[in-house]
Amino acid sequence: MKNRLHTEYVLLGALFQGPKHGYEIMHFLDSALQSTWQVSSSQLYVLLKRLESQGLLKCSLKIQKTRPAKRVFTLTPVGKKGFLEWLRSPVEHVRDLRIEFIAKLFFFHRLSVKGGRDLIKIQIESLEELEKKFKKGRDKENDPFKKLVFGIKIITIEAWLKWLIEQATPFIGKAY
Amino acid sequence: MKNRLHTEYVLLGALFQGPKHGYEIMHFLDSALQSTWQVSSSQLYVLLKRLESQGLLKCSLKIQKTRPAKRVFTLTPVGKKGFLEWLRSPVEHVRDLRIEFIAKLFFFHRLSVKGGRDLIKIQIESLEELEKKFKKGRDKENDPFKKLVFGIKIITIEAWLKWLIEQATPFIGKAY
DNA sequence: GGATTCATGTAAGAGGTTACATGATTAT
DNA sequence: ATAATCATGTAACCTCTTACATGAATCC
Repeated sequence: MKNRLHTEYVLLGALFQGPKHGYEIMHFLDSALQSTWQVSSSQLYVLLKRLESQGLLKCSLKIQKTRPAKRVFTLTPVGKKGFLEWLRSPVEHVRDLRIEFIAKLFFFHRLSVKGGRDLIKIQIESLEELEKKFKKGRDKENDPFKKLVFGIKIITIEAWLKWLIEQATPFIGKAY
Repeated sequence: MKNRLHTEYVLLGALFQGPKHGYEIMHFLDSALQSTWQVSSSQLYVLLKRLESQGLLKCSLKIQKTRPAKRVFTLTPVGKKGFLEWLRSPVEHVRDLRIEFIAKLFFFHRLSVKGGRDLIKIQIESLEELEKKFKKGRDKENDPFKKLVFGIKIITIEAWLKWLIEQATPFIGKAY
C-alpha cells in the first residue's frame, strides 16, 4: 500500500463509523481533534475527491431542496482496510509522535478498535532502540554542537516514553 | 521586519563571517549543521537570489577559467541586522525548538555572538509560562483525549526546559 | 574509463494556505 | 438588519522536493 498522506487517513477514520458528507467531516474533526489536526475546508474537498478517485471512498449525492446537494462519502472495503493498516502501524519518525501518533490513539479510543495496546508496545520498543542508538552516537561524537543535538533527541524520546507508559497506556484502557 | 523563512536566516548566518559562494554555503551547512538543517542545492540558489533581490545580500561574480563563474555573496548591513535580530529572538512555537532554536544556538556558538545566555533565559521563561497555561488547561478539561494532548505538550516542555538548563546553557558558555 | 567534485541553475510537481465565489436559511 | 450556519467548491500563491541539464577537472 502506497504511502498516503496523514490527513487522508484521518479523513478515512472520520468515515469509519458511517457515511458523512464533507461539511460534517469538517465539524467532526474540528470538535474532536480540535487543535491537534486542522484541515481547511478547501483542502478537505480536494482530498475527498482524490480518495474517491482512488477507490477508498464512494460517494452518493443527496439532493436537498434549499441547499447545495450533499456529497455523502462512504468507506469502501479497500478504504477500511487501508485505514486499519495505517492505524496499527507505528510512526516512522520521532517527529510524527506529536501529531500522527496522537491521531491514531484518538481513533483507537473513539472507534473502539482493538490493537491500541499493541501499537503502544511496539512504539515503545522502537523508541527504546532509537534511544540506545542516539546515546551511542552521542558518546562517539566529539563536536559539542552535535552532542547537544543528540542530547535534545534523547531527552525528547525519554519524555515521550514516559508519556506513552504513564498516560497513553491508561487512556487506551485494558480492553483494547 | 517581515517574517522571513527560517532557512533564509540560516543562509544569512552562513555568510556572517565573510563572503561565500553558493556551493561553499552548501558545504558549510552540510558539514556543520548536518542532519539538523538540510537545504537542497536547487532551493539554496533560489533563496540566495531572493535574499539578494531584497537587499540582504549583495553578489559579485568571480570569473574562473575552467568552471562556471562563482557568485560570491556578501551580507549587507540590512542583512546583518536582520540576522542578528532573528538570532536574538525566542522562537514563537514550541515545535520550533527542536529545529530553529537549535540553529540559533549553533550560530551563537560558531560565530561567537553575544546574547546566547539571554536568549536561553527568555526562552526558558516563555516555556515556563506555556507550561503553566497548559497545566491549567488540562485541569479544566474533561475530555480524556484532550487531557492526553495537554499531557504530551506538558511533558515535552518539561523535557526541553531540562535540556535548556542542563545542556544548552553550558554549551553556550559563560562569556556569551 | 568511470565516478566524484566543482558550480550553477531550470522545470515540474506535491502539498498546503488564503482568498474568493455562491446562495439560501436561521439565529440574534 | 446582519451575522452565522449550511454546503460546496475554484484560483492563486507559497514552500519545498525531485529530476534534469551543463560541462570541465580530478581522483581511483
